Amino acid sequence: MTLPANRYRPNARQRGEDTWRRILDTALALFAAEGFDGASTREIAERAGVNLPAIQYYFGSKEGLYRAAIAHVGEQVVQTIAPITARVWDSLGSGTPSRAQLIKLLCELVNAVVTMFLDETLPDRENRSLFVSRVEIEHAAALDPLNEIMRQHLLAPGAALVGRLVDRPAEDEQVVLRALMILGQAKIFGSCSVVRSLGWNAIDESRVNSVQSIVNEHTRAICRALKGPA
Amino acid sequence: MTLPANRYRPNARQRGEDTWRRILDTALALFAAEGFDGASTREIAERAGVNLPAIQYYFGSKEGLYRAAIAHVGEQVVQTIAPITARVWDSLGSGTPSRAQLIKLLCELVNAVVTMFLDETLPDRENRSLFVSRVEIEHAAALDPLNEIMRQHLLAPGAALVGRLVDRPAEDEQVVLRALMILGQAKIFGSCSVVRSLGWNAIDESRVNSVQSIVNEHTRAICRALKGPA
DNA sequence: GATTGACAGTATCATTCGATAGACATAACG
DNA sequence: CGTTATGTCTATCGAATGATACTGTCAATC
Repeated sequence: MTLPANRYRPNARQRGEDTWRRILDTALALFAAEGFDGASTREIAERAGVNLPAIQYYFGSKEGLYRAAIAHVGEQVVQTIAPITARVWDSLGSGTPSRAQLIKLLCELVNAVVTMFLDETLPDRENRSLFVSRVEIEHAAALDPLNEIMRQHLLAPGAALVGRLVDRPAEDEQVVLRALMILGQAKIFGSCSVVRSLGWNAIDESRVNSVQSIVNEHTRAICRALKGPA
Repeated sequence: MTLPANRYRPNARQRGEDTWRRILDTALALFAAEGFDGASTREIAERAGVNLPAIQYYFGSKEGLYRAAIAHVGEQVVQTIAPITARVWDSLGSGTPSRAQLIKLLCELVNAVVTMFLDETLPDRENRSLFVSRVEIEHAAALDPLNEIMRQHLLAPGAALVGRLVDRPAEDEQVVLRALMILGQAKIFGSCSVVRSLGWNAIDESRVNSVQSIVNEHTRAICRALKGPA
């Protein structure tokens, strides 16, 4: 086949890195806006200012490009949430954290979700929300990693915290359901239609803070009502 | 053009009603599973056991069929929620309901969302969840009615109830945000990936009741913490 | 300075899609 | 019976799409 050995980005430091990056950025926006089927390679190439076969050259196929875009979003999500997740596991692993600490960590977890969906100082905010929403309805295998990230970095630590609060295992169904609902309060802001219906064209810091303080209030209220095993 | 006057279902009692219905049912399932672009008219026709032009004959176009499917889902959603919504407006319009009544109505509203997404005794449960999820990411105009239904029958009465509880107008941003978050707890169960990750292949009545009792507990806890204007 | 490999560009292929043309069948109705 | 409206079928069109074959360009390397 005589394909160059470094196709599909094995070593990035080459002449074409600009092109590679431009394609990825454009694809990210277009896939987010139009979905996998909706975004045509021709439009991606045109907006990125490259020719059509460049996509196959750099990413192997349209699906390869999609995977790369998803991976990029996944990294951003991990960067936003991983620090809090790590602190949760630390607290739960070492010693016996107080109820106040558990609740505080849960609030931070919820805040991270809000930040991920609403904070426009982070890059690609809208694309991130859209991809995370797509996880739920597009069966595309390329979206699985993102789904797994959300499960491991949000639901799992959330359930672990709630489990401690009600003195039950984190795998207990009631515990998982409670964690899902608490996180659901924040996840609703991943919906573009919700953000749009709020009339929020720009999302400044005060709005993010406002959402976080309210969702923290709710989370604390829920946790306060959580006594030992029912 | 000599088109028959009763095209596109003006009067339904004709010979072709079976065909019409079979196309709509098949399309409902396929559009839900694959999206508008993903579901081809050829596959719809094949699975419905009709020929390809039958879709244009009965629904004018693929988009017409999509609209019909959305409208059908919309009616189901309205049927599930409208009774509770009506009771909310009744209570708020006549007299001054007690806090306990307001909270009870809010719980019923939230329960309706859970029912809508999880109750498998209602027809087309999964299709309904998928369409509602698609509302958030597909800009298709055909989905707007569904979006509007959710806003008028869930968010608006929810915000009205919360507004009374905190003694603020229903349009107040903080009030709307609180209502969104409370409903978000239930809305998370519209996510197929969530239901799947719970390992719930079948959703029996006990599971629905379990979810509802927990979400009611949370909602009451949140409302208890809601005192007059901050 | 010739060669080689990384990249860019043009032209084109094969497939799939929604839609339509137009023939055919059948039931309703005078 | 004959006409007309209603519904079904086969065949096909035109457009859009992902992918590829092939050529051209240019910098690095020996």
